[in-house]
Amino acid sequence: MDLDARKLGILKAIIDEYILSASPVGSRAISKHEGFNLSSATIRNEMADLEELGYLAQPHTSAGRIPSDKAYRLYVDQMMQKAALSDDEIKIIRAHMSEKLDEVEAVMKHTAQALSAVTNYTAMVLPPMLAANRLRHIQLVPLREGRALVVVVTTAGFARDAVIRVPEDMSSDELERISRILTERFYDCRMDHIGERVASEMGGELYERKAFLCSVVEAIERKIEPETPNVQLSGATNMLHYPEYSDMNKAKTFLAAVEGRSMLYEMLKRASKLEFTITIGNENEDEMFKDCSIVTATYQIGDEPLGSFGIIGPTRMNYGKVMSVLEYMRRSLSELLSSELNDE
Amino acid sequence: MDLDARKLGILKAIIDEYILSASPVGSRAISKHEGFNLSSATIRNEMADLEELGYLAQPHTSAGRIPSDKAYRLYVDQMMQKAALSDDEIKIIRAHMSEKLDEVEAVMKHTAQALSAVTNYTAMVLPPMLAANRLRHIQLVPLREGRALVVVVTTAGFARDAVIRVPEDMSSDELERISRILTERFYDCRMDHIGERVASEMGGELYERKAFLCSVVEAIERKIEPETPNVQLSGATNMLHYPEYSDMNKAKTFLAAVEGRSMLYEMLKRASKLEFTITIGNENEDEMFKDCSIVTATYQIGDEPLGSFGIIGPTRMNYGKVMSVLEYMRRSLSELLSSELNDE
DNA sequence: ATTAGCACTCTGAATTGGCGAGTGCTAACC
DNA sequence: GGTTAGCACTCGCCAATTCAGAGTGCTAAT
Repeated sequence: MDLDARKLGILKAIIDEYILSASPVGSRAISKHEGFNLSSATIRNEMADLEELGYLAQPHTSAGRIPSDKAYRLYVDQMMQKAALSDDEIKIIRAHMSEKLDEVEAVMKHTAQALSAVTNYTAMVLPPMLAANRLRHIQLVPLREGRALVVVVTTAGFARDAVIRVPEDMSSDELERISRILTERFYDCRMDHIGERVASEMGGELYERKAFLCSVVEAIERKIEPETPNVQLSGATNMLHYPEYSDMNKAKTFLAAVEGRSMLYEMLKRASKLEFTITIGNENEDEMFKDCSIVTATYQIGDEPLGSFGIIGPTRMNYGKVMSVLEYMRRSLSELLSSELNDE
Repeated sequence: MDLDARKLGILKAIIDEYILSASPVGSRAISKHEGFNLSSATIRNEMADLEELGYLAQPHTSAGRIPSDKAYRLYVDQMMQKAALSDDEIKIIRAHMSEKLDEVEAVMKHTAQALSAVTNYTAMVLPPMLAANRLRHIQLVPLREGRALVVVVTTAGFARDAVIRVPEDMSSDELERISRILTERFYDCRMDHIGERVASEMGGELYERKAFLCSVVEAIERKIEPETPNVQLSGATNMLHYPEYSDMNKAKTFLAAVEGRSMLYEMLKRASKLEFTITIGNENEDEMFKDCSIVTATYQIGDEPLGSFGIIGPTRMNYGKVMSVLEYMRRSLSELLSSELNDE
């Protein structure tokens, strides 16, 4: 059931054309395509075959053919050529990323913006998951009556904070003391191991403050994997430019789904196990995205994957371009995060 | 040029009706309205007068009338009655706000969600501006070669961080020492005064580190008023439900404008000088929002205004409801922030 | 001052009739 | 046998047309 060279060529031509035009492509268009010297009738025969094999579909008799998800899968796996980024595109990315970025949140936001600006699709970025980071500092800062702010800082320069309760009898000196002890004791400990370590090392001078320490640790653990999905989103409205979403209801459901973030969060989390993923149309589990394709990549510090980001577009997206952009971004984001944040 | 009681009554009836139906209201509908015992012909005469006075407009001959911005202004100033919140609505708000909120960002996000969920319009929230907060703690945490993270914590429990450069010859002990000195020296100093204070008190033991301290202060100052507008947005897609935005292009421009955040940021900043603002249609400076109304309120800790939030909807919005919601939210948000963050 | 009546206007929805793009099939061609 | 020209047919799309309904303004009567 695999295709001969000619069928492949025709299929590729159809897909390329459809990606550009978004409207069913007919036999005539392909027969005029450079390279083939075949009449439209011949192409028609081939197209009928391709349709039988499930690679093409017809919206209705007497329309051209459009590629099926199966066709896109084949295209992505075997015939797509990555499109190198143009100078202009690189300039766009640079413009977004070269601003003064002294905070991780800002980096994430600008990454999303750069991605959506350069691809014209919808971009999403999952901020770093701190699990694999190592602790650098813990600070307890007393606030008003019975409250304090826990601040944790990790090796890579990420800070998280949370308000916690403090026993009434605890002085601010003692909070300072505890901060110092915790920092010392757990310096360079993986963030996701702090919980167990604290549990096992609760003895000694810390024992009497057990309950309090537990609440501190719990607060920290909540921050490792943000429960409030903090996914950065950009260019959701780009989708409205594409004829696929000229139907108001489709547009509405798409935007609503995306605004909720939580689906994106799940997808990105799942995807952060693999360097790249491409999910086409029906391969998506969410009903919502059955006619979208989603391409993701991970970024990392050293070898440790930190988080991921991706592009959502119509199945008819420009896969070649998108892949190149993600590759480029993966590299620059990883560099940016491991070597330095732009403080100048 | 002021209106007699009957004209006022008719105008109010028209506005109330139009707010519900979004379609031009005709004389017949009003004449049937309870309270008036007038025939449609009489109403027509009055409507013609109201039109001449600029309170009504006709989309075209032989359509009903729709209220002008001027009419809404009158409505809001003189005839609107605030609609008390229903139990259901209060429940919705509670549901959003009662989650575990141990971080200011999360509070802001949930506030926006609650607002948009309960009003069905678009909600925006400007996170606290730290200018009026007082410093509680400064911590410099060494990261890799030549970098450190500055963390500042304010009285109200807000934390901000930024990556900065550190002179190569500075030890981590010295960073710790400087943290302690800075915290001590500027404890309880208004955030927006730190700059000048540092400039004037640079003498003594800190003098030799002048350049470094300047960069620390600069980083802190950048965080007081976030340049990356960090406005929380929720329910942008709610607008698509309203017939005003059934036109794709209108919807597109609205969503794009709103996604950019920066306009919202400006508006909210401007609005944060007043407890409440209502801006109707053409009163908006931005071309983009000429057929929206925007209602805002501020929240505060004690008497100090911290930030603001608001609702964007069609000019035909339910002003009474929106005002009540904002009042309610203003109170609960101010309480939440001044007394405690929900850590349980 | 109010109202009934009427002619007039305008929109929006439904219907219709080409036009054009594209197909599938058949018969001829190399 | 693979390829192609030719042709009848299908179907969506667009523009033009029609028609009902809602609403108006005006006038004359109450």
